[in-house]
Amino acid sequence: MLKNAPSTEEKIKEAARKLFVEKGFGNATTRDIAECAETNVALVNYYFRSKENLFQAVFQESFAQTFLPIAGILNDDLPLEVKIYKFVDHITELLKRAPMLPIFILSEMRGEHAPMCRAMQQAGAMEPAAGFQRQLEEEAAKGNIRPVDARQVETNLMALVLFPFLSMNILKMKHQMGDEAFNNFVDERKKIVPETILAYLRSGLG
Amino acid sequence: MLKNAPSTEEKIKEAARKLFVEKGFGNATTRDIAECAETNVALVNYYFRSKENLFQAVFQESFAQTFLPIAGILNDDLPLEVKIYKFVDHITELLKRAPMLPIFILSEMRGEHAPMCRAMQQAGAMEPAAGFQRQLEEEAAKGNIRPVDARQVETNLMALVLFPFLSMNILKMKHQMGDEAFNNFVDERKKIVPETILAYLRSGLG
DNA sequence: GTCTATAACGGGATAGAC
DNA sequence: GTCTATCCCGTTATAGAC
Repeated sequence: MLKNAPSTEEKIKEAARKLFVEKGFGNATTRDIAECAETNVALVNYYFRSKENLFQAVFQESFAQTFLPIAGILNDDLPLEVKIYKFVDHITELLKRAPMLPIFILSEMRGEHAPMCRAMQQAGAMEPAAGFQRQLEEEAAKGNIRPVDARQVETNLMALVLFPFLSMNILKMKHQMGDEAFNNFVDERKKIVPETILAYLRSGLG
Repeated sequence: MLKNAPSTEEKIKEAARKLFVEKGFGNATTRDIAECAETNVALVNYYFRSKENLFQAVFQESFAQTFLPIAGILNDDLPLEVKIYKFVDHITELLKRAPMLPIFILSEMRGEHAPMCRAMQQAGAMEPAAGFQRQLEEEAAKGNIRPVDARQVETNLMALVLFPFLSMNILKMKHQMGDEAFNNFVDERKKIVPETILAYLRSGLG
């Protein structure tokens, strides 16, 4: 039986994922979630003790799903240029499948939600990318790139890859794009973003 | 009387601005807002007919406050390099004073909220920056920069400037920054971001 | 484990006195 | 314009039968 029918608990979590990510904690109701999972509110509270609890579970998974790959690739043992292309390509593909994850995570982290902080630290994605920083220092020492602040470069990479998804609705309206046009738009960025990052790193080098 | 005491209506709007921006529509209550404005719920509904209505007013102002300057500067009549530096500097300073505006706007635009769309179009900030596009085409024709898609360049500029504010809480945690350190971090970007954009535009030019 | 029914509460909105 | 009191609904959560 490779394709088990999902358990009730899993159906609830699945529905919660969908609705929390789509509408946020405050705008999604347990009734919505129960209905979407084709059960009732009582079962939601049977499996997860409260709405808050269910939300934590969903948020933590979403956070890990998004930020572990980011930290992972940055600390990979790959040549700088290869790594940057791989980063942009992989994260873009990940987000094409789950385009609302970034806005979900960032919007739920407004105001210092203490519970969120715990979720993040345990995910281990909160350390600055030490491997990436070392790599940038070594390349600068070899004269291959200019000396840079790794935090800023990391921020630039994340910004260029995540922002189109964060602002997806505005982008679609502004440029009259549908889903397909939007996907093409971010696919083009698989070339543009690495070129941008690398052009900066290599600029002003004799 | 240069410094009038704010009217009740203005105090309510002010409180709504603070709480909606901080917590979002679904997590802010009319009672919160009334208390924060030092009045009562009845007056909130007296001046604005409903919570939804009050929210629209706040959102529309916030949207204009953020996106009109962006469109404005991009279509300014300035040399390309000067314009880019001005853009980054001005938007950064604007956001240092209201750092949560971007995440507020983008998070409230998840799911195609019809009312939001109207708010945006009337703000006139939804046209692609035609002046900027023409300028990039002219510069490319002159051989000063490579030929580019203006939408992509505009996206890159916005991404690099807005993203640090969108991810402010994560950045602060990840790099142990307080308010002052964060401000220094974004100030450094006033140099880094234009250099990044310009390095890309000028790369691969014989 | 699953359901129906209901308790307990909070939120948006209004009536009506001042 | 401002306030108190209240209505009414939606929401979370639980009790209890099956």
